[in-house]
Amino acid sequence: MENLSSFEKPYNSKEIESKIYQIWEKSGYFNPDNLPATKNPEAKSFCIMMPPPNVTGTLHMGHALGMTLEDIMIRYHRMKGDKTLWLPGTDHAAIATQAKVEKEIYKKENKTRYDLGREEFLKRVEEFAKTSHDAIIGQIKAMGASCDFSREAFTLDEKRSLAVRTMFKKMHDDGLIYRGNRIVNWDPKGGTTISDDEIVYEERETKLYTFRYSKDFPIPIATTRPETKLGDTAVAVNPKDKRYKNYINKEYDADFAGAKLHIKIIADEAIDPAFGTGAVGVTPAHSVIDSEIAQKHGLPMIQVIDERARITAGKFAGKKINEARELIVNELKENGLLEKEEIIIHNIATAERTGGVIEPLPKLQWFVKTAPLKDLMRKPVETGQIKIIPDYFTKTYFHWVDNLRDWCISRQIWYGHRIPVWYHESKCVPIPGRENETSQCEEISVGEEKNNCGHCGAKFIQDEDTLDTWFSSALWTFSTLGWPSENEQLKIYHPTDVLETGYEILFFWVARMVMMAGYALGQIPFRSVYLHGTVRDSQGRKMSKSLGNIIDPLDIAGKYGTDAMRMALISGAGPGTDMKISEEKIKGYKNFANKIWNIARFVLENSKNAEGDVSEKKDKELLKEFEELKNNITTDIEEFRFSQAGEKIYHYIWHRFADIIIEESKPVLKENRTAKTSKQILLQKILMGSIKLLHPFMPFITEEIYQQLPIADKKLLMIEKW
RNA sequence: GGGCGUUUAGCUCAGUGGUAGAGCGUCACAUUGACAUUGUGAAGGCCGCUGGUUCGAUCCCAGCAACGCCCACCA
Repeated sequence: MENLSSFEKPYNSKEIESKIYQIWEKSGYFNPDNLPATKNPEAKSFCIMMPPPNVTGTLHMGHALGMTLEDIMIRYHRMKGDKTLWLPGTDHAAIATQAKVEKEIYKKENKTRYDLGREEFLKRVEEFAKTSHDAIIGQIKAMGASCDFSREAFTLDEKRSLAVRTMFKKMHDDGLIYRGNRIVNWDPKGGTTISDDEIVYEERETKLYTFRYSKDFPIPIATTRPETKLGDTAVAVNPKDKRYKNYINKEYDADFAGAKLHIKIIADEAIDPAFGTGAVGVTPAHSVIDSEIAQKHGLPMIQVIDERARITAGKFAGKKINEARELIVNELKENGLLEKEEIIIHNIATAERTGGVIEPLPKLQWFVKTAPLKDLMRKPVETGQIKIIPDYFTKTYFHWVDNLRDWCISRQIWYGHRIPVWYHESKCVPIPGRENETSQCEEISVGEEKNNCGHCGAKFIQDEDTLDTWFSSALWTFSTLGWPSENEQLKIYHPTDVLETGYEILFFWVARMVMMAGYALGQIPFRSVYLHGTVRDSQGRKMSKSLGNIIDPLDIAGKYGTDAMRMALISGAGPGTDMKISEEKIKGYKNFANKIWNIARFVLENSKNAEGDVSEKKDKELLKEFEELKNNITTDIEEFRFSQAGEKIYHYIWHRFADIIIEESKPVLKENRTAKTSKQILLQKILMGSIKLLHPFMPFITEEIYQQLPIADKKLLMIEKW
């Protein structure tokens, strides 16, 4: 009460927010070990692992939305008296971070990573990652996130590296990780392989050429990529196709653009007789499907394109593929071999991070064998052990699991977890890039650093490649809790309770966490998956640099207050649904913050010294009504209806409490009877109750009001009983 | 090509088998107030279209359309 003077008007979010956050941090209550409620051995645990933001820059509105939703759940459970842990962290995001730094260095110094060398380049990336990390942590705090920084993790720190190495070895020992020479997605721009999920398809107009390899070749074929035809070893037709029946199993030699081709005509059910000429030139080295056909029919594989996307065979060897394509087409025209040229709309595969056009190439890489792990991913979702919200995403999830191929996990980039495998330096077993050199001893060391081969004594060197960043992210729910050490933390908090993330990484991340936790711990990683949508601008467009419509969460929070931003983000959008955000909307919630502020001032001023209980019947009814609201909101939060919960408390405070209850109390407060006291107590109670209900949504202003109230035995609103 | 989602007031979105809801915006009036950011009230809807189930459908079912998203190796 004596603090009344500091109840300034209007509400000043900026000053109060940084002050309040410091108080919270100092209290130590972000750490569940310090929570008074959790001293109770009966206390339940509640745990969320923060999806680690990439250290590629700063946080955007999507992060702000996620943080807000997570903080709502965390604050609610903390107030409820659960042993509540929200563990924060960041992701090294291997390829994304490396690509970003490479780009910057090239722009500033006109140098590539190869110019700098591995060591120096990594130093630069780490510097960048550190700066980025620090900025991100600052942002997380500014958003009011009540996470436990004493447990902060990084996907590339020492503990997580141990988890990665351990998992790699375990899976290798179980035959779930293998090295194989297979067609992989090669990104010539990034100079690395990528997984199927990192491919983005782009619709483009492409020319479809119909031609013959040579004059005396009996069957014309169609292709969009004549330059790959230098590596053809067969032509496949449908066995039922009458046109080609007589040719099946015959073999032909052809001179095609300076390459001597030996083509076998084969029959395969997969060929669609209606497309093109109904005959497909099979290029085993440069197409996944062709390599499968080749395997089935025992055809040889001839690589004709290298890692720099240059042709390596025929008379155009050394030319870039686009150039070679033109030259080959010209030659076909000159020789009268080109029968048709038409424009079709075609999906071309590009790399998500670099935009490079994917070149399928045969390469020796590390893979996770997914077939034996599919059940681990499918079952818990099928049985409802893991609940995906909204539930229609389960269908998408199953579809992905069912169609999953082996996961290529090795990358030819430098930033990331180095593959924990050591080979003989003296070329005993195939070494990447030196596949042709072998010797007697085939010892390798997996998961364990060794200087020398225990078998033949030869010197060992480590694999040059690094792991797909999603391999380390997949361990996140338990690597953060100290796995592989079997400790108390892991027992208390795993499985975690909720995974809150954007729907766009359902496959990249969510499914793989289910796989890894199931495999390593025999547990589900989380009980519920809450998927939020994309935050778009007021016109519904995605926010992007090129459109210039990016709203920076820090700017907004500074301008309107973090509380207002949080409310605006979670209102009006359910799970899985994209939402539009505009400054207008945020401004509306800033007004709301001011409204509450003034409600608190009014109540404080008008209920000084009032003690006792509500005595009037009408007031008791109003309290009962409030109880009902509280129950409704509690259910909404428990059932992940955050938007509705937020709107209910908003509506109650403004249009019920302020507009009606307070307005109607004004004449009563002028009287001097028990009715007045009853009303005063009522106002106090509803105010206190309201700021509690609102706290998870708007933590700063509610905490500040709480601190201003004359309460006996005052602590922090953050840990007040829900 | 396969799958998923959305369609309700000018805008953003809730919602229920029984005559349609909120916020913002608009309009009118009031207001120096706990409130620079206030209040009261009003206008505004074939609840995408066509059928079916039902006493009754915005809701359930079928089909269609538009928009959006995801997946896929048609060469």
